[in-house]
Amino acid sequence: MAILEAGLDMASQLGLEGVSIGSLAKAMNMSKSGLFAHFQSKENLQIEILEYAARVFAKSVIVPALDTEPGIPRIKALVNNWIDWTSQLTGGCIFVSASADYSDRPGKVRECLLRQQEDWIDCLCRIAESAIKVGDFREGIECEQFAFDLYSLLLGFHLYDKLLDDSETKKRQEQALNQLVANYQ
Amino acid sequence: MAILEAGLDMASQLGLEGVSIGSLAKAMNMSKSGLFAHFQSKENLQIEILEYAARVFAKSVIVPALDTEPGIPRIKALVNNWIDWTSQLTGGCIFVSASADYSDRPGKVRECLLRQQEDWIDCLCRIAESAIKVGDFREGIECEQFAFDLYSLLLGFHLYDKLLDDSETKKRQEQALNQLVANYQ
DNA sequence: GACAAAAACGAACGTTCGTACTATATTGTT
DNA sequence: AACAATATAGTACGAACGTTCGTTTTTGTC
Repeated sequence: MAILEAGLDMASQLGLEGVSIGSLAKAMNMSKSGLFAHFQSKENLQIEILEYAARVFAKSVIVPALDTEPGIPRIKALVNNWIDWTSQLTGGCIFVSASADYSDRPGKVRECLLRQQEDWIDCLCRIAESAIKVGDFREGIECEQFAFDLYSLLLGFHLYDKLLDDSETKKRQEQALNQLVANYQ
Repeated sequence: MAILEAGLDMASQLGLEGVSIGSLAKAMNMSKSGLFAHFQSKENLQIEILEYAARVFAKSVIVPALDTEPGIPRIKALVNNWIDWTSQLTGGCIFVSASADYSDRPGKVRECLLRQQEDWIDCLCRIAESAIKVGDFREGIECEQFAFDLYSLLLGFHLYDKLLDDSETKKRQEQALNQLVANYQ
């Protein structure tokens, strides 16, 4: 849906809470009430934006990574896809900003986000498992730990890339990824 | 100032943008206009909250770490102080959430935050340098890379700790820190 | 072409937002 | 005690907020 696409873009710049029904309606050349009718509350709108974002994320980040041969190539593909994903969004990854915003804001939006992040971490774990299977990672490693390490790396990259104006950020990320992979080989 | 203390607490829960003058005044048992007179705009209020947060951060995270013997003990002290800092704040580290919120929101608030984050990363670099000096880290390492790696770790911990309900988060962080330190020894 | 369903509309609701005034307390200095 | 400086309060403002309502337009089906 076009509304959700615009909503996602707006949310990436201003945060999920910053997407107002009025401003989103104006961006869509619609009336406030006309847009509101699609969702029945702001909370629903936020959740639908999150779920739309998850669909885009799956299609552009996860699926192409799973099409890549398992092991280290798949991991590097996933990281590159993730970085592409964050640079497509004007203001950065919506899941990163929402995770910070909703860390202490109970409600359905937080619950939805929580489920999504658990799925994402699960995905990272399975990618580590497949790397073990093909022999790129040694047996006995903790996949959950790998997921933590890799996600941390991405979060660090995200902050450096979006806030700081550090020309060496890409190099930092690549070096960290190489070291991370080496630690699990 | 008591207003800034309450403002910091509110900002940690709702984000800097979520601190409204009305709600903060109510929390302080003051009139909106009485509180507003202290700052002359919302932007000033946000900046003063950020600067107040930086003072608290320096006093409770950085200074005690610099009082610890340089090298790995200082690094571990810094990490533990940082974690304590994030658990003091109800909703998490204000710098983390603000970094996500203001990644694409130009203005004085962003500039202030940017300066603070550069200072913080500088601080991490100097701690790496002192670790080289005392022989805990080998010569020739890139301190900037260490800063990236360590800050990433903290960001990962923060997301896991605040959003997910993962009982093994502390373990994950410790293991990642040990690996990180080992990589630079 | 008739008619029901769905979508979009404009207007208004009460509330909160940031900000601008003026006026009243409170405080500190002489 | 007088006075200036500061702090707080009160009131009002236009705008935006999420939401509700009744009405109109568009769409699809028979």
